[in-house]
Amino acid sequence: MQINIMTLPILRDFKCSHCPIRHRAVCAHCDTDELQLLENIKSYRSFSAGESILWRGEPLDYVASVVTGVAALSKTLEDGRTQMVGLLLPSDFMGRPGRKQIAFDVTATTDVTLCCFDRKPFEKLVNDTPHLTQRLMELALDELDAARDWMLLLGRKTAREKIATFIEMLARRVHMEKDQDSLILPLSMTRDQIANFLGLTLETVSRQFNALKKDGIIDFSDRKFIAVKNIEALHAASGDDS
Amino acid sequence: MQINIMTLPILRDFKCSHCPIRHRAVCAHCDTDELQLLENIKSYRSFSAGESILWRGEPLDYVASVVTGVAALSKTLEDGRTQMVGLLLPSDFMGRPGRKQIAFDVTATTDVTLCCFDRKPFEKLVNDTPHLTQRLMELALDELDAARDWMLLLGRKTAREKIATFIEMLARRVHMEKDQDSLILPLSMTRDQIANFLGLTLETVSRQFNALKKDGIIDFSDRKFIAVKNIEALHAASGDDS
DNA sequence: CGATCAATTGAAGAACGTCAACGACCGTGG
DNA sequence: CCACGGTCGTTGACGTTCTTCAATTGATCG
Repeated sequence: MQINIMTLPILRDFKCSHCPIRHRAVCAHCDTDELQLLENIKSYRSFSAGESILWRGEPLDYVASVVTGVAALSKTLEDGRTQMVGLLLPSDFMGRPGRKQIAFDVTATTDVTLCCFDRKPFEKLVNDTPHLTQRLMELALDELDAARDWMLLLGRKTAREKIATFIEMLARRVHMEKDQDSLILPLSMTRDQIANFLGLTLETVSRQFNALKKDGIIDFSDRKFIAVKNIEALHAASGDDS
Repeated sequence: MQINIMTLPILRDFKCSHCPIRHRAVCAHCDTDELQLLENIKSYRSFSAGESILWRGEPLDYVASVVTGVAALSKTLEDGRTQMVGLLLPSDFMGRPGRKQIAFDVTATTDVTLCCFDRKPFEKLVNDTPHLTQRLMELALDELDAARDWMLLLGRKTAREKIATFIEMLARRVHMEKDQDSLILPLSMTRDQIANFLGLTLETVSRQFNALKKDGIIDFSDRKFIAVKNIEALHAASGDDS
């Protein structure tokens, strides 16, 4: 039996100053001195796709920034119904100072690398560093905006609109290639994960994907990629204005 | 024609130190000196029930704390479907430093009194006052937690569970009287507002309210109050665990 | 090449929305 | 004081959307 090396804590030897999320993560506003203080207490951790990062209610020993990959936050009802309540992309922050546990599960959707800070020293640092507090607030407010858009989607959009909105969101924030007249998007989630994200069943997700395909708005054959053939029609199908 | 006096800006002459939300609002962590700085730039504004406080995209000249009453945040799709995305109760904060407009409408659900700060001086004060930034962050994170619970409700709960969850939430945080064996809750929202809050139609809200009444879990005759007869059964109907 | 998991497809049903009518309540003005 | 209009709530009949259940196909990986 082979141990998956990705699940083991890994200490990478790269400097904060060369970090890919240096200017967007919690450390964005920090100056060189402040960065050094963070550097002293950071460590890296990796998780492979599908692995659980943290269970609801589990003691939260560290807080972290996502460096690479995608993690999902989800909540579950007692009978097993599950709803994703957030996606953590690179530079997003996990955990909050002053709270010892979180109210949802965190799972690695793709392989994930986290930049971790032990909670206690981090909290102390936050109290002494307005730049950190300020950035944490900005990140929380951005997440709040995203959460509110998602509430509109969950409460009022049709299945077709949900799927169109989802694909449009991918098109906006996932790095994408342009192939002739269509945008190629990597799709790291299964139908089941997408369903949990959109408040649907996996069958409905599959049907709506294929409906958009039949309408010539998107195309796919591979499981890992989808092509957006008509971005205007996609937007029109999302139900959003402008 | 009579001008509604509640719609006019009113300057109340009470000190921050005697404010009913002194220990929960954005100023919670402020010391006496910091409080004085806030006092210098604050002013009160009142809105009567149903009145719009701020439209989406409108320039945001001030930020504010809710002192009394309830305000609702809502988003609307182009064809008119609307979804409430938050409720502002006393001590909740409206607006965010660094952003000149907001992405949703704010409406007074009941008569509302706001403690307003002009945006520019407030932002300056925030930059110089870690206590304020810290509290703003806490408030944002609390709202984020609430938003995530709401996403689970909107995405995965049945109509009956939504109504039960809603009533249970009222029971927890609205000041309530105990009348014999039942809790009396003031109900300030119409069926339509509740529907927009829960992602339902007003007819479904009405039907589920009456279903819970027929089951002996709640009771009502007056439009303004409901009585919870069986709090355990109500909780069981909410779908939440524990 | 089987074994497994993801995705698709169909058929049937449940839950909720839509449309419409009606009734209760409330403030207003005659 | 009563008549009136408007808003809000209730109720019924019906339709649509999405879920549920089940079977099948397709893809991937030892």
